[in-house]
Amino acid sequence: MVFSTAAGGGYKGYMTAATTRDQIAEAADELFYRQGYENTSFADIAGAVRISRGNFYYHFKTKDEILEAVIERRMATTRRMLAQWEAEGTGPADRIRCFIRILTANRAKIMLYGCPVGTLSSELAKLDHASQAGAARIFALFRAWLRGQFAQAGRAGDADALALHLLARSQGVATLANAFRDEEFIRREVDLMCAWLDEAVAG
Amino acid sequence: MVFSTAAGGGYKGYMTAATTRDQIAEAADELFYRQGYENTSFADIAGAVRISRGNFYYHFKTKDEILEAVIERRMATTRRMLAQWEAEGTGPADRIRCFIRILTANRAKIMLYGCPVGTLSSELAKLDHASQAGAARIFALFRAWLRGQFAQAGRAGDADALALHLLARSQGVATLANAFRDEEFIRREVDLMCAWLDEAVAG
DNA sequence: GTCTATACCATGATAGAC
DNA sequence: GTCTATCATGGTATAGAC
Repeated sequence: MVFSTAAGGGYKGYMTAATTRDQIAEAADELFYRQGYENTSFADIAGAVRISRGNFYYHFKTKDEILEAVIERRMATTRRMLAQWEAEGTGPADRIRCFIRILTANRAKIMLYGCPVGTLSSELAKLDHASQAGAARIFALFRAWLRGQFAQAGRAGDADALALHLLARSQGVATLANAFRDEEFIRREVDLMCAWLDEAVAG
Repeated sequence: MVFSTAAGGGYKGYMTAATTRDQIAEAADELFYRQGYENTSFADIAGAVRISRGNFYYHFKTKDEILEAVIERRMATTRRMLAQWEAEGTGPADRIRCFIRILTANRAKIMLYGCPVGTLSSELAKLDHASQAGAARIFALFRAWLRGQFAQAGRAGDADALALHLLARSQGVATLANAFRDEEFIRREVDLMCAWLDEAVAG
């Protein structure tokens, strides 16, 4: 299973998803982001991976299973991203700026679909879905990482509050940028957040 | 039509919704908030109003029509609320504080379902729904009102930017409070926003 | 204005052939 | 591992009786 590949050929070094299961999770990840969980059907995902709906059930028995796989996938992606920031930045403030700049880097998609973490969490909360806690765990990854950075920057006492504050700021920007499709607004708020950060970890 | 009432009796002074159509819009408003638009079925709404699904179609031909009615309803509710703040507050800063305090006043529902305006806007954006612009119009009501208050408070030059900033802050708080079910976090951020406001309109 | 009856179609999900 | 049926459910929509 691990070494098989739907595309065949054995040479899969350049592929982003080797197994069919991974391809499904990858397609579902993108579709859940663009269309929402409820609004994405098995047929949509199967169509994206170019397999039949029937075959689909060989890999995932229920829609909930796909959601769990997508959340796991997003957690893994997030961990990789945080690790990269950890390596890149020259200090905690510099690393936190990496977080703030996702808004700029992803502005096009954010204006179209909002923040992937925030919108999934909100949707699952309304569905009263068991996996809402899972979505919150992605937020928790960012929270814990930011907390660590603020602590390193000399704000150990209120590091968690600062982390939550910054998370909330970026969430709000994503929601409003999405509602008004306003790119200039994103730039302005990113600058404000960077200024706030300089104040917060001054010295 | 205007003077008729589904409940009959003529004495309807205390009723929140006189006509069946209004009752449907009211029930749909609440259900869309708690469950989301897509996840709310005709049967759900019909059940809440205690009419049959068939009868339902006499009042609204499509789900989109209900959505439009709900958005109109929310715009009207918002206008009333803004007018009340306008009358209550002793000055612009005081009136803006009324806005900030919705987070405190509605904290229980926010932790369960998020912000009604933000979550609807996000959902419609994902559905690529024509009414997404309608949802943004509710945001625009708050934006214009806040802009007016900041202008009165001597910040005419950047009143709109301040209005958007405050809207984004409150949206972010709603999203995170919903994800983590954290009431203390709401209180902390409300205090921060009030402090920020004092800075912004100082003097 | 309100109801019942009914039809349609997309969906999540299953069984079994290849 | 992949496919083609196939099923049951439920959301959507219409017609027509009262």
